[in-house]
Amino acid sequence: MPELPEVETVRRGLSPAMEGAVIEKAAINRPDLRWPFPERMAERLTGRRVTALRRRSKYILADLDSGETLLVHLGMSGRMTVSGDPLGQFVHDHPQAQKHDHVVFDMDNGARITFNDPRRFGAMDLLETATADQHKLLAVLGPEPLGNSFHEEHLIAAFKGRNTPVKSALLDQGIIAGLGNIYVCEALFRAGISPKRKAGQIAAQRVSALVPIIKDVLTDAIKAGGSSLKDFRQADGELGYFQHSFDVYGREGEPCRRAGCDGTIGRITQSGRSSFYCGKCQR
DNA sequence: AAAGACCCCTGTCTGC
DNA sequence: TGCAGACAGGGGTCTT
Repeated sequence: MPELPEVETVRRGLSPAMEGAVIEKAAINRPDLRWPFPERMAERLTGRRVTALRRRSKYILADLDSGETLLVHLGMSGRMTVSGDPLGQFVHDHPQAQKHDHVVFDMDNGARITFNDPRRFGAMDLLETATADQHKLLAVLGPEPLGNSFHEEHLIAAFKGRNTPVKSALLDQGIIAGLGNIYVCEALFRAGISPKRKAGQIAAQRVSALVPIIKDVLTDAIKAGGSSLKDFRQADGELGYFQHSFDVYGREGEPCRRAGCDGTIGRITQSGRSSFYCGKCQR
């Protein structure tokens, strides 16, 4: 589920419950997710105050007052929920433990943070805050798409000479960090570019146009996620899921939404993943 | 070096 | 109702 906008939504939802609070208890209910948990993880977390909650690409980074940073990745099916928050923002009682609740933090403010991940493609690790950027998983990441270092020149240079479909290039986390299958499909639709087109064969002008489109697609999605955060009282405290309508993703066989286009959304498989696009107006 | 196949794991949905 | 198979929003690793 989570791409950059969802992870950012999760971070924003966790922030009031975690930032400045102390982890009183860390329950680690199994030895691993995708990889083994770090050595003595529970002990290294217990009693530590979360000084900041950051995001890099699809990773959530919780800086601790011990000089370590907890890295969290939600994989495909990871979710985090907040319950019992005393600040009045989240009024839920602690729900009954669910299958696949692998990690549970009880904070000193009464909040409980539950990490649930059926498929266990998620990950957690502890790293030194000062050298966090050099962590194996973070060092290979390209620029943040919403940051200043993601700009037209960067994308043009990254695409130059690449013989791979633009769909694959945009999924490459070393080129842009944080895009996933959904928002690549959506961005290519808005740009009118076929996912099959080779990255290196797109005119510089069209590549440039893709940059603000990517930023807009992500910003719009974060905005939608943010508005869902307001509904936590009615919802169940689950972070990262929100109503979102896509132009092409999941719309195989349905009519193209571009004004003046009477095409139909199709689906193809590229590097093992579904690409949704309009073959008529995406060239 | 770049590109593609394969793998990790469970849940859900569809078709028979 | 059961069952098989396809598929799912990620990404590391191995092979060509």
